Amino acid sequence: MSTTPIRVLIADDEPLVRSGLAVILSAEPDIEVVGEAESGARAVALARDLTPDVVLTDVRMPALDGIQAARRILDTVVPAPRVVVITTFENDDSVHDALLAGAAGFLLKRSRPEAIVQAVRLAAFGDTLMFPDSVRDLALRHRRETTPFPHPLSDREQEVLRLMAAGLGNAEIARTLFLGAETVKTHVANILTKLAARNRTHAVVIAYRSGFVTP
Amino acid sequence: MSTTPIRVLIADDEPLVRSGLAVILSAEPDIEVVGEAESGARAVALARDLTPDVVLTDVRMPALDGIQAARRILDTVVPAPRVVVITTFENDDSVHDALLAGAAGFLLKRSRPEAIVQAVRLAAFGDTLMFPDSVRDLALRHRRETTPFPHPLSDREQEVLRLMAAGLGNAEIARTLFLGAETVKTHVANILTKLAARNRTHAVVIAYRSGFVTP
DNA sequence: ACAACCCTCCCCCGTTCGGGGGAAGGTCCG
DNA sequence: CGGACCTTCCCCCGAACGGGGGAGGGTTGT
Repeated sequence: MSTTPIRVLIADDEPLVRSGLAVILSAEPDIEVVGEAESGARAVALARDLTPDVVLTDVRMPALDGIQAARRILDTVVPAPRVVVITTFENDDSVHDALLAGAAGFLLKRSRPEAIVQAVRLAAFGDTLMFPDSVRDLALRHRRETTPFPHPLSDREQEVLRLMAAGLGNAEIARTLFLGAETVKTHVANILTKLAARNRTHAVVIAYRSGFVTP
Repeated sequence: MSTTPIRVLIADDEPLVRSGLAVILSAEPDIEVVGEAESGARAVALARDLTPDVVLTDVRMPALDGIQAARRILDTVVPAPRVVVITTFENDDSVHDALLAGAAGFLLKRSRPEAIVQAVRLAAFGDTLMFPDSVRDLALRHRRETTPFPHPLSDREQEVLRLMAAGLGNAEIARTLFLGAETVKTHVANILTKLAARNRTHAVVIAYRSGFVTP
């Protein structure tokens, strides 16, 4: 199996991480780093040109995040490479999405270098999933309270929710958006229904927890 | 100036980042990486043993975060090394704390490798601060809404606020804490006054923003 | 053209908030 | 002991909230 090394494309917006990954992987005789991308869009383009065996991509990247990039790569590149998604965050919600997108593996950056190397090899040889324990739990625990927004909010409703999350009352929201107080009430009522919130405070909590608004 | 290289200690909980930093820094002829620590506690211990010129430490680490580690290193290690703090997050609140702790610099991980090298050199030669622009703004914008709690809340009030932040109404809070509804009203009123909040939702927002409750 | 939304505003009405008092018991500290 | 503070509970009352309902005009897509 030493005839053809595993050709790997690295995608991460942090030069530091790209360097780190490149060094670790290049040190292996059976692995060859054929390219580095600093954005999702670039990863897709490079994947088309280089047709690597494995794409190792970060979740968070500018111009197409890792998940979207993975999806597009798997849809458009032939022969399709194996995509391994890597992330910094233990509590990253994207584990599930990554797998749905067809990723072959999911890694934490805190993984030991050997684990990363091993994940690339496993992915290249068609083995299915490489889960650091902490992440595997997440895949299950996920979907639980996560469901960011069961029913999607309309534009106007999102505006209203944002103001609610700033602590404004209905009258203040009405003045801010140049609306009638009645209209705001309607929006708030719809928001509460869509989010299955008990009251406006609970709705705001959901907005925070889902990342819709940031502390 | 080629007589004595700059001796650097790297502290980061991610092996990947440590490798990346080590590679980048070791490539410079005037810089020598003398050690790596994977936790704050270890960084302190190694700093004492190795007396490096510069300690490059991540903010988030197990067993003593980067800030606390920096403080302890600067307090106990002689001769005191220059501490450069590095972080992943643009919106990290710890910039200010890091500088108060006596850090010589603050970097983002997304910085270009040359910037990191340069920061280490600047720190080693006693120059003061190295700020990526995005972080400098933070240092100023900081302190603004940060003030966690103007008046400290009593234990009971904190309990009530926590339940408020879960979206519970006064009656529900009363049942949960085995209190009269009137009592809860009193606590809520006091909380609103102490936090200078306009209403309960605003109080919850303040609780989130201050980190009193986490999304 | 029609359904399916979204946005806007209106009514009623019961519940909850929120601000203003007061008062009792407790601890803790000077 | 006498404040200062926390905790518990009580009153009143106006304002805000939240759940129903309906209605008209807009866009989008089938």
